[in-house]
This record gives sequence, structure tokens and C-alpha cells, in this order.
Amino acid sequence: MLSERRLQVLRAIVQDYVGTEEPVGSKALTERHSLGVSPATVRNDMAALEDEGYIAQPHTSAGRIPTDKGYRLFVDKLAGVKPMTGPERRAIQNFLDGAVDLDDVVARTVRLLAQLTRQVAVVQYPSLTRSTVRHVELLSLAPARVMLVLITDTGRVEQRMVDCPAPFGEASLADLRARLNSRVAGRRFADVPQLVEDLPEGFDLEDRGTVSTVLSTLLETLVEENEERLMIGGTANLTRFGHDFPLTIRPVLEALEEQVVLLKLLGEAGDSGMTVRIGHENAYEGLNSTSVVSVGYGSGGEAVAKLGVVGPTRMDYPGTMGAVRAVARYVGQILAES
Amino acid sequence: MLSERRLQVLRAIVQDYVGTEEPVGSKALTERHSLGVSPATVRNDMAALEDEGYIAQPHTSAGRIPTDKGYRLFVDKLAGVKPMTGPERRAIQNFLDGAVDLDDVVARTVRLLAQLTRQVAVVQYPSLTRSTVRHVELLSLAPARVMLVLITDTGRVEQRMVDCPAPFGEASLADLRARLNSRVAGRRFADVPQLVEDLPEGFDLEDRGTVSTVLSTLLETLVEENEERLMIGGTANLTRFGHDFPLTIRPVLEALEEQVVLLKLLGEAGDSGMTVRIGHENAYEGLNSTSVVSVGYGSGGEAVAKLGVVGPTRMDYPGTMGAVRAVARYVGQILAES
DNA sequence: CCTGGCACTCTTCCCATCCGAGTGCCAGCA
DNA sequence: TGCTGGCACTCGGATGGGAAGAGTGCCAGG
Repeated sequence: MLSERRLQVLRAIVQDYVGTEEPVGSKALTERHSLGVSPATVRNDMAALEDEGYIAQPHTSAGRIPTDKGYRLFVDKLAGVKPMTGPERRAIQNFLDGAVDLDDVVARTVRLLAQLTRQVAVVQYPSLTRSTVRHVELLSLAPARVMLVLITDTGRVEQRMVDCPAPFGEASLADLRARLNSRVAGRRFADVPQLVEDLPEGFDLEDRGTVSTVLSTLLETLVEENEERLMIGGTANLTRFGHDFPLTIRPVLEALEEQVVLLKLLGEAGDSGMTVRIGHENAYEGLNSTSVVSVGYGSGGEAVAKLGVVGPTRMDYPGTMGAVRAVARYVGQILAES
Repeated sequence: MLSERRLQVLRAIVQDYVGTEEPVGSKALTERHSLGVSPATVRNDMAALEDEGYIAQPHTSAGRIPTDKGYRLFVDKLAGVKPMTGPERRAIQNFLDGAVDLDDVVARTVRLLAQLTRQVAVVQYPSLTRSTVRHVELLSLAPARVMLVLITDTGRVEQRMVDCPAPFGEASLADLRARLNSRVAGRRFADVPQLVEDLPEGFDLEDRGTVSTVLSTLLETLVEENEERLMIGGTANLTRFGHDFPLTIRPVLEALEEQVVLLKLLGEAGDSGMTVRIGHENAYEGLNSTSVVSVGYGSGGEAVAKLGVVGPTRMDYPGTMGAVRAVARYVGQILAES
């Protein structure tokens, strides 16, 4: 459709605009990029690109800026992913290696991403959906009060208090603990419900009520905690957004506070590979002038959660994508190790 | 020192400025407040207040605005704490009552505070320092691998993985679990070290190494987790800050990301009663144009952590203080119940 | 199909002006 | 002594008119 040179022009426009944050004109383009043609020619190309909707002018007689569609083409066809340099990789690895527990891994990842991309970083906690149960612990806190602790293979720990309908002896508790673990340890969350379905039947009549209560609390925990948590960081980078500040930043901050919105945002991203949502491609209105670069990460081959960054549509896509991909890869490694 | 009327004038200036966000002049003051004197008189009072450093003019021939010192006087002498209304109280209670676990309590508290005050809310997780141990659980995950789970009376759960120097049988583990709990359950964190000091001596020689390892991990957890965590929310409210935006908001966002700074900020606040730090009273430079209202909260009589809000020095102090106090009180109740 | 040239369009910047809010001070009055 | 009305003064912010500059579109010629 578009000639090779016109694509080059678009690429040059995107690069310059991302660098300078100012509309770029035909003359400046020919000076900074060796396109081998005159400004007048570039003007013609620009007119064509504008007709096609890839670029736009803020006002007559200002330079052009890329539209969302322009960025889209840039990302899809014109730009690669800029790989991290060796030292950068090592720095990432070192930084993440220092983490002591899951919270710390997530916290460090957020900081790292925010620093590398100089944008807002969002990291979802490893999801329970695809996790397996490592261990279920039951503690008797009072005769009719049990604490349920669920430990997952990703290192996450969830606890719930259970009020039992009847007192429950230590022996019964130990029994339940043993049977429960022999059934669910190492199994996937999704499989747990049917695995424990007939468990109460093996108990004395008087204990069945309690067993059922404990089990249903367990199932609840599995489901409830699927409302995944996430951590964000680097919001101070929002101040680099632009000059028309308060109007832009406000809805973004609001979106960032709404975990639901963010989770949806990450969730929409494709399951494998990197996803880039540009401007209006984001369903949430407040993020219409931002782009979201996200990718799944996980121990082993499978993605257990996602992470990404939120920044202005005018962002360095190759660099950002490179950083996001690299961080995801190393976080995956860390999780696999622990 | 200052006559009664001059204090009234200062109060009126603070109130008007907080309301309008614009420097307030003598004429407007006499119109909006019934001071019973003419603008000329007020002008004299203002000149005096300015000499004393309570108010200042942004430029000659603009109105006056309060200085940090002026706000200080206002808070100390001129303003009470505005109590929440009945419906407000009920709403707070309802909102917090819905929480399912500690994380949820904190999350809800943050949202609530941010909404009530329309400012940035900061809530520290209930501290371990003053907490007592409810239960210590030890789980054998592999022959030489133990998971340590610490449960506190505030409902907090911490877990650590322990790699043992030698395999450790289930029987020994149960033994250790029992002895450990009989010693530390219900005791304060600070007392734990000496309570477990001679514990290894009761074990077989071959197990002592493991016991020591487990114990030192436990002690580490107690200390490490004193690096308290906190949650913030309502950052979108920063956009209401002012017109000179990016300059003001940036350092604040940066401060909010530095948990260390925030913890220090809350930590500095007095242990009992509400603390208000105004503008330059805050040690951290980025917060020089903000005020921090904080208060301790806790189950029972004792404060286990702090919470507060960060907002512009030009804030509604009575209202903010009322909201902070009310929320702290109800959070304390919730914690006591669970 | 590319190029140089040219007229045209806007935005931005700068400056001069004006207006008004607010002050400080003073002389007079209770 | 303390309050008041009056008045001159000071700035900041808004208004408006150029002038400058960047960038465009179009056209005729190579």
C-alpha cells in the first residue's frame, strides 16, 4: 500500500517525535535522517500519510505527529524489540536475585520496570489459577476455631479463619490435615473441588459439619484469591507526561488506583507474547492517551501472571518492549528457582 | 500576645483561603465574616499578623495567605477537630466491617481515608513490634526443608522457608512445634528471643543444628518484618493540588514511592494523639509544601501502627483531623474484634 | 517522479497598555 | 487609644496588536 520510503518517513516521524516531544516538520526530518530526498518530497509523502490517517497536524502549519494508527503501524511493521545490553541484563538479574520472598520479588520487579522504562510499572502477583497447592495447614486456635493456611507452589500464602459449628479435637484435625494434603498437595487449584468432594464422608458424623465448613472455606479461598492482586510503581514518572498536565494525569492516576481496571487491562492482553495497546485501543477511557505494554511471565513455560508498563502513546516502543520482555523473563527464572 | 480579634482575623483568613484557594483581602474578609470592624481595621491587623510571620503576601497588592506558622497557630489554638456526623460514622463502620482479612482491612481503610479527606491516604500495616505471637507453625515440605509460619494476634501471617542442615523427622518437628508454641504463644515479640534461647538444649544432638536454624529464622522474621509495610491510596487527589502543578506533585509522588520516607514520616509522629506536621515541619524536602496528619491506631488501648493523610498545607484541618481520628478509631475496633 | 521556489496560514512571542484588587498611610472621630 | 473613611500607589493579570518563524500546499520545471 504505502511505498517503502513513506514507511521510512513514518518511522522517522515517530522516532523524532518520541525524542523531541514536538511536532516534526519536513525540513527537520530531511536534516536528521538521510532519506535522500528533499523536504518537498517528504511533504508529499506526509500529505499521503495524513490522508491515510497515520499522522496528523495539531494545527495548520505545525509539524506532524503520529496518530494511534501510526504508532500501531510502527510497532507492527517498522520497529523491532530492542534487546537489553549485556550489562543491563546482569543488572536486572542481580537486582532480582536479592529478593527474599514473593512480595519482595514483586516489589523489586515493579521498581526495576519503572526505572528501566521510566514509566509506570504494573506487576500482577502470580496467579493462583494455574498454581498448584503445595501444602494446606490447619491450626487449632481455640476448640471451635481453626486457622486455614494455604501455601502455593509460587510461594504465596493465604490464610483464613474458620469458625467451626462444633468443637474439633486435635486428633480429628490432624486426621483432616493428613487426608486433605494427601489429596490436594501438588494438584492444580482447578482440580481441588472435585478432589475433596467426598472427603467429609470419611469422618465421624459429629465432625462432618466442621470438615465441610473447613473445605468450603478452602474452596472460597481458591476462588476469592483469584481476584488477583497487583502492585504498581513509578507513578512519579507520570509527571514527565506533557505540558497539558492535570487533564492527562488525573484519569491515569484514577485508573491506576482501580485495581479492577488494571487487572482487566492486563487480562485483555494476549496470553502469549507481548501485547501493545495504543491509545484508544485501551477500553478504559482514562487511558486513551496512554499505551500499555504487557506480557505474561511465569515459572516454567506457562504464564502465571502478567506485568507491563503504562506510558504515554508517545513512548519509546522498542526500548520499552525490550525492557518488559527482559524483566518478565528474569522474573520467570527467579520464580522457577524458588 | 495577639489580641482576640487578630486571632479571629487569622482564623478567617485560613478558612477563606482553604475554601477559595485564593489570597484573601481585607474587604472580602469583612464581607464574609462578621467581625464588626471595617476593612481598614482589618488591614492593620493583617499588617501585624504579617509582622509576626503568620501570614504573607504572594505579591504586593494581592491578598494574604497563611504561612506554615499561621497554620500551626490555627491548628493549635483556633481550630477544633470537627467530629464526623452520625451517618458518616455509620458509613465508615459499614465499609470497614465488610473486610475479610488483614490485607482487606488495610486496603479498605486506605480507600476510605482517601475518599473522606479527598487527599492521599497512608496506612501502615499493624506492626509486629508490639504484637504478640498467636501461633508458630512448622511444616515439613521435604526431609530437610521446613516452612515456618508465624501468626500474630493482629491477624498477620509471615512465612519463611528454612533449609535444614540435616534431615528432620516428623516426630522431632512435632516436638519442636509443641515446645516452641508452649513458650512463645501469647508472648510479645520482644520477649521471644530470650524465651527460646535454651530451647535447642532439650533436643538430641543431631537435631540441634536444625532447631537452631529454625529458631534463628524465626528471630530474623521478627526483626525483618519490623520493616513495616504500608499502603497508600488516593494519589489522584494530588491533581487538585494547585496550578503550579508538576513542580509540586512530582516530589510528592516520589516521596510516596519511598516507603522508607513515609515510614519515617509516620514514625516521627507522636505516639499518642494526633500529630499534624505542616509544610516545612516535615523533614523530607519534597513534602515541604504538604501537611501530614497522622495518628496511631490499634486494637485495645495500645497503638500498633499509624495511619494518616498527606495533603496540601492549604487543607481543611478540622475536617481532615476528624476523619483521620474517626477512621483510626474504627479500624482499631475492627482489629480488636478479629 | 523529484525538486526548488513562493505565497499563505497559523501559532507564538513580545511589548505596551489598561484595569482593578489590595495595600499603606493619614487625618479625623469616638 | 483605637477605629474609620479616604486616597494615592503598586503590582499582577488581562487585552490587543504587531512581528517573527515554522511549516505547509501547490506549481512549474527538470
